[in-house]
Amino acid sequence: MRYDTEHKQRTHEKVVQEAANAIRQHGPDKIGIASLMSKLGLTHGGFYAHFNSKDDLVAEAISHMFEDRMEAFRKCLAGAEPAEGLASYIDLYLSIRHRDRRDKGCPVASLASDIARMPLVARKRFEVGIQHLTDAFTDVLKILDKPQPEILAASVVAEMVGAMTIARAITNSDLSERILDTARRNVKERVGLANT
Amino acid sequence: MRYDTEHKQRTHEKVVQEAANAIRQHGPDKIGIASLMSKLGLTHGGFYAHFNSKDDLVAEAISHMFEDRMEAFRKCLAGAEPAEGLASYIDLYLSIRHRDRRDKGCPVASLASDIARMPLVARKRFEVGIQHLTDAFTDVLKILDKPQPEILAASVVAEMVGAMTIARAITNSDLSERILDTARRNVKERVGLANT
DNA sequence: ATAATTATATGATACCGATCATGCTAAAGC
DNA sequence: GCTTTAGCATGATCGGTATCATATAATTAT
Repeated sequence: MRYDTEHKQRTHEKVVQEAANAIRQHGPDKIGIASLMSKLGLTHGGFYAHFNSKDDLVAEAISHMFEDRMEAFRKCLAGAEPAEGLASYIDLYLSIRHRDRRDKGCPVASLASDIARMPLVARKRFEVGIQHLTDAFTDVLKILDKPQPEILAASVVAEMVGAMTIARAITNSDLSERILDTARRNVKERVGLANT
Repeated sequence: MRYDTEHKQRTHEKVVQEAANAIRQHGPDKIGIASLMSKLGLTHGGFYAHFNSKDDLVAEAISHMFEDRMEAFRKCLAGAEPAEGLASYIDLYLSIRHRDRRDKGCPVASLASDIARMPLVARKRFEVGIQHLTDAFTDVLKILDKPQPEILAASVVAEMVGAMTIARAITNSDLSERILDTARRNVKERVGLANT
């Protein structure tokens, strides 16, 4: 039925977006092509007009997730002092909302243990994404004149990812919140930010 | 064929052990009952004489993993000064060997993102296990007279888990090792241990 | 020796997933 | 108005999985 020229491109984008959310929520193995397409009002058959395989889709989706994240990071920094911007990103990352919304959050935390089991195409996208994010973090620490900004960034990013992983594992809500709270204070102190 | 009285118990144990390794290596969804049993020279049918369901097995396997870990922790502390013992556990955790042997390593790092998607029975086992491990960590920090040992323990455990997660995600071996190295130095410094 | 029992094996069922060959439909181009 | 075509739908295949009913063989109890 001859849609306009960009129709297919838009559909493609929507599939990737939906996949990015579903993969973070349920893991790369538990999302079926059929259920994914049906969420967009489409059927499973058309899928292979857009992607060569499911692995292809997963790889694209991963890049999409990291783009989302970089945008969130930039949004925190925009229109604020670097220190304040960094603090707001830390608060955002270690928030209850982020804990409870895996589908929209950091792919490293959402897919931590899946990465190592993924096909190489997907792993490469991950590697690039992680690098970009820690580099961005490092840049801000440089502006703040922290010594050894790369090392501090690596350490702090690790703590943030680990704390979110553990907070999501804990079913006891109070305990889980305490872990996030602790991490928030720790991380901010370690990067030399006042605790709010 | 009427084996001796403990035969079934031993088989049960072996299944759990094998499952604990396979689950850490490949994730809870990618281990089939059939392939698991065949690794022990058995077939898939007998499985349900030992477990009510796969979920049951997974839950048992998780507890088994944490018991393994507690033993590793105790082994590091045994026959050494608390400070030295702690340092050796940190070195062990953030080692290349641990990175490359997910099947025998820390379940939190191996199954990070799987936990949140697991059935409640499994999540409860996880919760208990994490609590025990951080408590054990806290105890050592108390002996070392660290201020706020609980908070420091939570922070340091989070960094260790996060660093291992990221190190495993990175395919570039040099970069991955650098991340582990950085984390080792950071963590030891933060708990007041000399860097070796 | 025979019967009962126990750990495991065999085989079947039912379901779900990725992938692919082919069909349909409506607009584009003539 | 007819043909072509792009985007998607239908329907089938194939492989994998958990689960369960039933069979088998080796012991032990009688």
